[in-house]
Amino acid sequence: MTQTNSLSEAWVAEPMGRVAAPIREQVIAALRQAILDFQLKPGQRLVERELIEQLGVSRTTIREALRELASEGLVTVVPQRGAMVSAPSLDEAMDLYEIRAALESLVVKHFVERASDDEVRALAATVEELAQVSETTDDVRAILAAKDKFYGVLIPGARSAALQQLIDGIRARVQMLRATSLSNPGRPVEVVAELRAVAEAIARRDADSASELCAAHVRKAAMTALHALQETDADE
Amino acid sequence: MTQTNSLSEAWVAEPMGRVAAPIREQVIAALRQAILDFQLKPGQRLVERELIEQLGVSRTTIREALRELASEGLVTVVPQRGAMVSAPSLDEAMDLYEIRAALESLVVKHFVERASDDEVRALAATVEELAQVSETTDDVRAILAAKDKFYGVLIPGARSAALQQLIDGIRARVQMLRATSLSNPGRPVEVVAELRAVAEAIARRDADSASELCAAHVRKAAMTALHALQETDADE
DNA sequence: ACCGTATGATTGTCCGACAATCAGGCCTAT
DNA sequence: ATAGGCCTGATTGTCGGACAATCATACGGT
Repeated sequence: MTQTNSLSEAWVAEPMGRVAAPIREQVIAALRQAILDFQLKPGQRLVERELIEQLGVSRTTIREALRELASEGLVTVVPQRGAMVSAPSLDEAMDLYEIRAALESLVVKHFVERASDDEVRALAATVEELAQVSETTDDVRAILAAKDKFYGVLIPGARSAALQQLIDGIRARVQMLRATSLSNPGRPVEVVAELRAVAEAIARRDADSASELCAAHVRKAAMTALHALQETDADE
Repeated sequence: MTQTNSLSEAWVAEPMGRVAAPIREQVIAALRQAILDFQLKPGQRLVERELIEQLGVSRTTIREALRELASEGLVTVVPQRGAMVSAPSLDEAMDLYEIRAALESLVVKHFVERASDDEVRALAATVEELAQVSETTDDVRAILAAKDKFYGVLIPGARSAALQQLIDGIRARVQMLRATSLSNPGRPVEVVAELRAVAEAIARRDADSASELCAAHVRKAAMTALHALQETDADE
């Protein structure tokens, strides 16, 4: 299997073979994953020639991939100096969380208005699945994956491509902070309760309550994450 | 820049004073302008080789520029088929307007919290300037320019780079609809009244009222634009 | 008239080249 | 010794050409 995607393995020294999907997409996916997994650390420079050697693709492809990631906000390019992994400041992180709250409120409102009963049930199911996971493990990664399933039902159910695109971008940019937030003991339990409340409001087709509960959830996650970050900064 | 390319005759004549933005940026700006001015019409295919000839730059540059514009939503690329000028459907346009309402609400809230008194006064001044313009001319282009000045004060005053980036993207994507909306007789007068109300609420530092008024303004603009568009579709 | 194929157009990707720019060390003059 | 300027290496920005893969369409045989 020459073209196993480097997702689960170390991202280094894994030349990618030619599979059906455009190579550029694979490069983008690999770099995105590496950034979100902290294999590429915030602030680290991304030198084109190094990426060429490690990924085994041409400079053209690398450059297009880097620009794509830049438009997603995951990397920052400074003219004449190249790209580096974005390192959002506290202020920027807070901004991102507020934007996320506003957009996810809108998503929830649209979900209430547009989603089928099946989708509503599926959403409730993901919450219960999340509850199961958060009771049986402390693995932040597993909990994050379960939460992503929730959003995997919620966001498409809102039937808005633009909204989906924007939220995906924002969520990627705060991914690191999400992990920090959920590492806080007791936080997963609260998360389950908050999401359950959102799902119930949705089941009642109560758009206003649901979107407000969702916004409150995001804001609370923000507080937790930022608080933890400030302590980290103070320690080091 | 090493060779004689002719993005515009003007800057070729410039001896050497300007350090010059990267050519890619000039290409992006030129294409963006052409799209927003309808020189490139929605749905029109953007063939790389034609752009090369018309702009006098290499394919590398063109491709990077197209991907940038794609990430802004102004062009749509379908794999193996190339890029075309985006042509948002009615549903998509409505989505964009709702997102814009949510984000601009947030901008106004932040403006109230963060902008200086000088900025508040400058904002009010742009509204009065807009009132002047809309009374003395029917030129939609001039009115749009005046409105852009309003946003030119409002958005930076919110002190959020992420928010600014997102709103710029959304606003570009509905630019065509904005023109349609303002062409509606009587609409400019209403716009002035609505923005005046927003500015006054901001002057009172009443964040909740201001953001709600702003959202209402965007929603009303959406109604006007979409209504006009539906008629257009019905006529033709 | 139907269907498969030849053909052309266009994109995706690679390669190599060179100027422009930036960072840092080195050298000189005061 | 220090300030300032120069040289050099590393890296990006842009160019041109090349080729396979893929899509669109016209063509030809049946």
